[in-house]
Amino acid sequence: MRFLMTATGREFFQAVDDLRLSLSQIKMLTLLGEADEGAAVKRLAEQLGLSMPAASRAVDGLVKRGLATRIEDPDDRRCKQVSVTAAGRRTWADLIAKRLAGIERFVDALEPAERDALAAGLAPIVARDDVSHPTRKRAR
Amino acid sequence: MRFLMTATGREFFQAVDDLRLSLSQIKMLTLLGEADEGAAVKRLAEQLGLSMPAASRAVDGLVKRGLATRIEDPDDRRCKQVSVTAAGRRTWADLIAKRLAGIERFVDALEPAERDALAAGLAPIVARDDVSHPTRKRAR
DNA sequence: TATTGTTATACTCTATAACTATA
DNA sequence: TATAGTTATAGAGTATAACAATA
Repeated sequence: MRFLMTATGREFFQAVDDLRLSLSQIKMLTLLGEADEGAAVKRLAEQLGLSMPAASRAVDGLVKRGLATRIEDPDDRRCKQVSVTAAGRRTWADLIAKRLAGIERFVDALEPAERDALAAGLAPIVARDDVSHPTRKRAR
Repeated sequence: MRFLMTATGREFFQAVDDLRLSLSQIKMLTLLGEADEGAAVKRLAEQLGLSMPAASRAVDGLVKRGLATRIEDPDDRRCKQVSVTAAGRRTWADLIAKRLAGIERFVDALEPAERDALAAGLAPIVARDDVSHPTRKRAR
């Protein structure tokens, strides 16, 4: 775990650095990419654990780089709807690929026997219906 | 992996926040904790990917909190030897425990069968003689 | 002259507080 | 009066550049 965290982190952060985006902006991009609809700045701030000003400025940067759009909500003109653009989705996908690359290299470096054993060990967990929240476990 | 990274990260960062230490200072503490002897500021900066001033200031904070000591190298008085103190080692151990707690909770939430399969899958990898650098693989 | 470390300065990202617009 | 968002200001943490001490 420790090795994977540091190894995959290294090139990931390098990529983030190259993009000239802050970590908050990356997280926001992820959040926007997973959401189907535009999100309010307040909601983004809450989900990212940021202050509203920090979220607002992070959005500024994303909009300026063409990775997101910010439009007024017609139903409540105090709110803005922030959405990811196609370019934003592309950028995010590239970053995820960087993360996975590190893990793939690790798996690739294993002996075939080790790799097979690991796959067998992970299979039941991956097959769970609540993979995204494994600690919400079913009755024992 | 993604779940573990975010789940273990949350309480870890909370603990870091409570300690009033920067992330660089935590990394430095880890580095110092693993080293047997005192390290020069330049070496710390290189290993952490920090500039020398940033490393120097990070050391300042650790010394001020009694987590590290900084003494002049008698052989080359340009260099300082930075070492972790007993209190520093204790602080670092507490943080590691926080990290492991998240993973333990995850493993604990698994079905016994899932847990056993995972253990079996990881065993050969853990048994390697180069666990700390798994990508340096032996001849196939 | 080269190297280690520190100080000076500027930039980024953050939060709190003050402000604007809408409800 | 309350809420969403932005702008103003201040505080970390970082890097580059300038400097001091030692080799």
